[in-house]
Amino acid sequence: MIIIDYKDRRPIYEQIIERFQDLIVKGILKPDSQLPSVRNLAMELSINPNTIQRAYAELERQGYIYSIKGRGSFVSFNEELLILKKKEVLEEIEKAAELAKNFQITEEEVIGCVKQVYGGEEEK
Amino acid sequence: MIIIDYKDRRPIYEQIIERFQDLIVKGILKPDSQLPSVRNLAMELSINPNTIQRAYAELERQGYIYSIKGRGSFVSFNEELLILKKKEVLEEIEKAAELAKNFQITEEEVIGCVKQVYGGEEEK
Amino acid sequence: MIIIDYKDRRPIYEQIIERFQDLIVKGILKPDSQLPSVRNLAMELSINPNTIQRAYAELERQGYIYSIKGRGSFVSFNEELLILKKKEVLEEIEKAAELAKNFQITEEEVIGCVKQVYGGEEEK
Amino acid sequence: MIIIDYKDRRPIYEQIIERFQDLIVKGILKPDSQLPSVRNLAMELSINPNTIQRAYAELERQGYIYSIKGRGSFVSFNEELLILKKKEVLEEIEKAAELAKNFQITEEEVIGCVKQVYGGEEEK
DNA sequence: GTGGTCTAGACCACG
DNA sequence: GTGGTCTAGACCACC
Repeated sequence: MIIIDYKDRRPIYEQIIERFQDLIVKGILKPDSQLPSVRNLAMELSINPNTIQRAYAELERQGYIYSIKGRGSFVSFNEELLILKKKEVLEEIEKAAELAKNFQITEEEVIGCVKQVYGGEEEK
Repeated sequence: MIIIDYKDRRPIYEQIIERFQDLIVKGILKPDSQLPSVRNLAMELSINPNTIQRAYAELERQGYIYSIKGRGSFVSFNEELLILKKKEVLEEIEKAAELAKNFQITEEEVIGCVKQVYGGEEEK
Repeated sequence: MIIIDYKDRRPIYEQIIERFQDLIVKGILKPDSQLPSVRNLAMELSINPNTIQRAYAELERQGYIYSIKGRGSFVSFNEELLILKKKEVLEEIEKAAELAKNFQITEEEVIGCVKQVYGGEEEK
Repeated sequence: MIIIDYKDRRPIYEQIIERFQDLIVKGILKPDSQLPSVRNLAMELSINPNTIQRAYAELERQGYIYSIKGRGSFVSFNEELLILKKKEVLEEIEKAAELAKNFQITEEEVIGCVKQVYGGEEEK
């Protein structure tokens, strides 16, 4: 379920966070379903439990999951998060578009590029 | 001319690189004009000369400037580089658009976002 | 494994880069195997860690290795890179040959020189 | 007669040395003919006379020219220098060939490359 | 422990 | 004066 790319420059805990955000936002992990325990996931990925702990803590802080002492961690997804996540993604688009504008790339070129992504191929 | 944002989590040398890229791409710094000397700029920004040195070295590697021992550093921007950089930026747009598609953001929303960047406001 | 020649006029970090390139290209350092840590190698060679750091950073930029904070640096060589490097080397040959031609050195002399390198002796 | 390329990374004095070596070895500057004075050449190229002085000193040390106080500098070319220069160039070929060998480029590829340089086009 | 950034200060080659 | 290399030592983020 979780894949770590050791060649990815980003820290491992960040990769884990993003992966869970993805699974939750897309509804693959249903609300109130249980996440793997810190210890189990750490063993499965053969990484340090501290790293998983850190990822879970951050996910809880962001509202994606909630933890109950002695029971485990659970998905706590709601509509608000989806909107938040969407906003984040749109900000990324905005940032890229501003960069393009700086490089004197025309609006048409940028939109053409976007259309190509949407129109072109089916989701892998 | 150069501003360092200490709240920015990115390294200082990266901020300097980006700032100069901007100035050069936009033509504010003309080709073959001289950049401030490593030491001067370091003093002006009250940071270590090594940090400036590093930024200049990277700018040279990327083809934005050329440096000559005992003479100084100079702008070296040409059309070829612009085309190369344009391609890089468009790839970034593509990546962001794919992300948006994954999160079920509609094509219209993305394009709307791009249009807002272009149409909305004058460059700050 | 790494030897520094202080009589060599080239900077230390460049010597280190070249040495590792050699070890990696020849397959003495296998893909995904770990390099000595920045600090260890610095101590072993009794030079400053910054100098090693610089060498590693450049090797990473060139695609020979990849580094991950908190984990270490690892060999990342692939066929694609080999082809790229080959092309670079052949361009160097070409440049040297053109120089020879300018100095009225005959084709035979140049080819003789090449054959001597290949045929003559086993790799030291 | 002498051209300085400010974008060339090599120091100016080195460019001047190489240029004169070329002119002398190829016989464009005849033995015992006079070189431009340090002062004149410096003015012509609008660079520091010290730089010319340094180039001339090095050329004298290498035996390409001789200077007479109060009279000027003169070409002192002889067969030995030609042989020396040739040897230098062949060493460069050798170095490049060894590099190629390291990168597992076959002898045939290298020789093919050399032949292309010789056979291909007329001297520019 | 690991890699990465930064500072302070030195020395070199070049003009 | 200029850029470039190196050392010594510090701090950070990550594991």
